[in-house]
This record gives sequence, structure tokens and C-alpha cells, in this order.
Amino acid sequence: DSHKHKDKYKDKEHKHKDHKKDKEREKSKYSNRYDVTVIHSYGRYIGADSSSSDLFGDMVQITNALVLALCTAVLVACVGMLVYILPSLCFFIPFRWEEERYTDGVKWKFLEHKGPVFAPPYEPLPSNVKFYYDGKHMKLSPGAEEVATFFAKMLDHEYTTKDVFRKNFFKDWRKEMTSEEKSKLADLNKCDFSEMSEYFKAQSEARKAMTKEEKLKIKEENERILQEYGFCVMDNHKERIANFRIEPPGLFRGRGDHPKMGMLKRRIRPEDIIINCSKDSKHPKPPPGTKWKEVRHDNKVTWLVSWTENIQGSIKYIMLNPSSRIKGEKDWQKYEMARRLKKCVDRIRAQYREDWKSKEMRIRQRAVALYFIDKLALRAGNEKEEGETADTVGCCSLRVEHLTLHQEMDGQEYVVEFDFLGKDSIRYYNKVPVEKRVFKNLQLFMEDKEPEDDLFDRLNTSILNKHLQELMDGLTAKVFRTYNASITLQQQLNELTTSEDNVPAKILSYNRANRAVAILCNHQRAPPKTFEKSMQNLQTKIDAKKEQLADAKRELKSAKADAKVRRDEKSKKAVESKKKAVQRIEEQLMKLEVQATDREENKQIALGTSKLNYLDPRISVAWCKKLGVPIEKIYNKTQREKFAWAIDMAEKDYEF
DNA sequence: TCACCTACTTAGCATGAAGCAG
DNA sequence: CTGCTTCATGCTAAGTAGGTGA
Repeated sequence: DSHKHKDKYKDKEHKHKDHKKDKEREKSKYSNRYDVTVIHSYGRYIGADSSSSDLFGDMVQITNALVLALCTAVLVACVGMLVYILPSLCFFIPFRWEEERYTDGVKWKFLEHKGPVFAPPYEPLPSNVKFYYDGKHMKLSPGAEEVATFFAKMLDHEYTTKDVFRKNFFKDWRKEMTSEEKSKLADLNKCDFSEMSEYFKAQSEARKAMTKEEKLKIKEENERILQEYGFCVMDNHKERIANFRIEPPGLFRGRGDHPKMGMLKRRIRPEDIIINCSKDSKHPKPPPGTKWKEVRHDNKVTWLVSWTENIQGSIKYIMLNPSSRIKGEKDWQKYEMARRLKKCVDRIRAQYREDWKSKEMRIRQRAVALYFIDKLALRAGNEKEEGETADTVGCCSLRVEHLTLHQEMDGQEYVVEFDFLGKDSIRYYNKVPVEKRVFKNLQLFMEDKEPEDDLFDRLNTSILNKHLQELMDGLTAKVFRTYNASITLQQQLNELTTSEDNVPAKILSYNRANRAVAILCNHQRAPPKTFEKSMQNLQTKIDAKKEQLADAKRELKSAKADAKVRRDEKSKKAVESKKKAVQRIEEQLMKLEVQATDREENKQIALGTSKLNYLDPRISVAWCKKLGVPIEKIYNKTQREKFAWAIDMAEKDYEF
């Protein structure tokens, strides 16, 4: 606690300094606003493994060289002091950033951007593209025609045949019709969109067949828009915006069995848009002749633009790219939270095991749910409004019908069979042996209930998270997923990789470790449409390579024989080069075989989600450094940008 | 406690660009 | 250079979680 006090004392000092710096910033803001580095070092922001984060963070922001030099001197002194008390401080440091730099949830001090890019206006169809009703040509009003084209574009998709989709679509389409159209067009089945559909197909073909110059022109135009609208300035940093384009109108297609599929997603106009930026910034201008719904200056949030979507009535946002400071820091904090859980997970596990025996039903339910979340990495499972979305569940919203209890199964005792649709209507199917106590509790929870009744009728995510909050500050259900994913990766990497392996073998091991996590988190994908074919192609390549290897070996043999007879330099050299050739081909073959294994094992599993959202990147960075694997083999360009902070700060001995 | 609202992360898929063999 | 495959990226839906006020 005394350290905490010291820390706070320091904070005050820093704030005072900050104030001066603010003034400096104020002065230089207009002249220097764009004169800032895009790439910033997270090592500095977040601290050389979490010390002195804010101090250095400020340093980056100051463009004035003199101030910078002065600060450096002060900082060196401060860092010296910090290092002295560092060991005991470590626990607090991850959260110092928020506490010190921006108190009370302030997310930024300055924010300037150009606003969103709107969807291009509707271009009416050429008059030769006709729509037919009941076999007769009918010219549609522009409003009705636009919505009709949305349907026409989807004609090849299976869901345009679904009843719900067609019903929702037709209902919303009618709203856009003139009264004349409304009275004529009574039956969707009599509508013929095929000419429209053909027209769009032809257009997409034409796009593909464009000349290089035309394609280049489009690319340049996109680049121009990106440069103009794709960046903002947040606290003296030019940052990339994630989604600066407004979602175009179209037909809503939810995932799974969605009750609202086929509804019209309406066009967003400037009048729907709320702009968020700082007061002292140059405000984005609405398109000529239009107005924003509102311009606000809320620095307690991170979004730049928002609007309300008409399908669910939810709010959509324009926010920054994952490479931005604000997202990177949040990401880092997420993993620090998971690491804190690592320190007390044993205690928490002991606690919930104890709670299985509680005399209170709500505590038993809470404990069993937490056990599932921990052991199976299930999602929390918030309640959902019935009929508004697809029927999916998470842990707390599991129903009796989603699990089957087996006293004994395949030689194992107390097996629970899970079968339910989770997020994105992805099926979770798993047979898990559980402890007897859990099994007995489940029997109790399911007693006298209908299949559609809640399994945990005395529990919801809010209750669970309140309990977790008491066990560890800041703990919520989703932290378990992050924790278990990351710890699994680390363990698997330790188990699977050896430094003697070559790089392709190491990468296979990495992917296998990654795969173990993806399986744990149930990250599935539809097998790629071209999967079988691409497997075959790979096999053909392998066969060819094998033949090539046999040839090379034969040649080596004869070269050896030749060298034995001749005993001259030239033939010796020939043997050497043949040897090298064999080696090279062996390596190539092995690479191909590894690739085939990897791909086969990956058929229905998506690695990207866990890599991007659950695995502490510092584990991967450290692994790469330790085993001499180039980071590019693990992370592509985007991923390296997102994880710049980790690449910067993790050393080879980093431990999650 | 509940309904509702807001802000933010996590998710799979379609598309288009890049890469590669022939 | 072409045509095909593979991969990265964009898109946006669908979650989590916390707040508010009745």
C-alpha cells in the first residue's frame, strides 16, 4: 500500500508536468498536427515491459525538440527511481496507464477527422434491363427498382428461396413502392428478376475484364479516398480508421436461422450521422446541402462517427484500426488481465469446486457454470430477446435440451453431451467427462424441467460477473477464454517444438498449437469450396517431387562412382553439387508434406480468430525469437501492425 | 430486478489482390 | 503473360459487459 501511495504522489507531479506539456501542445497543434510519426513504439507507450509507460508516452507526443531534451533528463531520473521500486509495483503497472494518463475514462484530448464516406447513390438500370411481373414487362419507380436490384443480386443464394427471407423482403419492398406498384405487385413468386440478375453478372464480368489502366485508375481513386478519409488525428498521432465507409443499403442477411433475414437495410444519410470529434478540431463537413444529425465532443468514448441501424435498432460505429494506440493499449490490457487471472486461477478453481457443495442452489449453479466456462472455454451467454435474433446460446443461457447426461459412455463415467448453437449459429458439439459432483448437480438442475427451460434458472451473466468481480478485480467471464487460450498456446508450444527442428517443422508445430486453441474455442469454418481439389494438387506436387528426388539420388550415385574412378577435382565437385541437389529436394519434399498435413488438419478449423483475439501475441513473438523463426512466418503484415506493441516489447524469455 | 441503451470486442464469410505454375 | 489458386482484407453481424433509471 505504501508503494501505492508513493505512486499516487508521483502521479500528481506528472499531472502538473502534463499541464505544461498541454500548453506546448496547444501551441503547436495547428502547425504540427500532421507532422507526426504514424508508427509509434509501443515499447514506449506501454513501457519497457510495463514500466514508466505514461512518461514515455508523452514523450512521443511532443514535437518540440527542446522540451523533449529537457523531459528526457527528468525522465531518466524518474525511471531510475521507478526501477528501484519496480518489483513491488508490477502488479499495479498494467493499469497505471488508464489511471494516470487519462483519469475518469477520458480516451483522448484531441480528435480530428473528415467524417465518413457515404455509399454511392443509386444508379438506375438502363432501360433495356427489364423487370417482369406475371410475364408482363413493368417499369419500376426508382425507389422500388433499387430494392428490387438488391434481391436480384442475391438470386443465386440459397436464402432467397427461404420463406422467411422472401416474406420479410416482400414486406419491406412494398413499403418502397408507389401505390400503383403496390396494387399491381401482389405476389413475389410472379416477379421475374432474371434480366436484372443477368445484367449484374455481366457487369461483374466486365469489371474483371477491364484493362490494366482502368484497374489502376480505380485503385488510385481508392487510394485517394483512403488518404483523405482513412485517417484521423488523435492526440497528435495520425491513426488509421478501421471502417470509414458507411455500410451501403441492401438486404439484411443474419447468420443462421435469423427471423429478420431479407429485411431492407436502409440507406444511411448525413442526417442519420452523429459526428464525434474534439471541440477545437476542424469539424468534418456534411455533403453539400445536407446536415449531420449531431456533432458532439465526447472524449469518454473512442468512436468518430455513429448511426442507428434499422434492423435491430442498434448503434453502429466508426472506430480506429487495431494498429492504433487506443486499440493496442486496450488489447494489451486484456492480456494483462488474463495474466492476472493466471496468478489466482487456482484459488478460483478451488472456490468453485467448494461451491458445488453449497446448500444454495444459485451458488451451485454459478459454480457449475463457471466450471464450464473455465474448462470448456464457453462464452458467457447473455440473454437475448426472443424472435429478434437467431436462437443461439452461451453458458448462462443453456437450456435443458442442449445437454444430455450419460451415467456411462464409451467406458467413461459421468459424460455430458453438449449440442447447441453458439455465436454465429456455429454448432458446439462435445462429449465431456465431468466430475461426479458436477454430474449430480446437473441432474438436480434438470429435474422436473421441460427441454426448453433454462438449465441455470437462478443465474445470468450479470450475477456471474458480479461474483467474478469479487474474486478478482476486473474479472469477467470472457477473461477465462482469453486466459485458457493463451495458456494453452504457451503449453502446446513448449510441448511441441524443439530447437533442432527446421523452420517448416517449427511452423507446423506452431500451427498445431494454434489449432489446439481454435478447437478449444470452437472456431470453425466451412471447408473451403476448393478444398478437395487443392489437396489433390498438393499430392500431385508431392508425387512429382518424390520422383525428382529419386532421380537426383540416382545421379548422385553415378557421380560418386564416377569420382571413384577418375579421382580428379572436377568429379569431386560434381559429387558435392549433386549432394546439395539431393538435400535441397529433400527439404522441398518435406516442406510440401508438412504443408499437406497442416492443410488437412485445418480443413474445418479457423485459426485466424484465436490468433487475432485470444492469443497473447507476446507468446508468439517470444517463441519466434527463441527458436529463430522470422515473425513474418507467423504474422502477416496486418497482424504485425496490430501486434506492433508486442513485437516491440516481448523478449525471448517472455512468459505469459 | 428488469428493460433498455451504449460501447466495445469477437466472428465467419465473400471478395478481390497477390502469387504462382505453365 | 495468363489463368488458376491462395491469401489477405473488408465487411458487418453477433457477441460481451457495464450503465441507467423506473
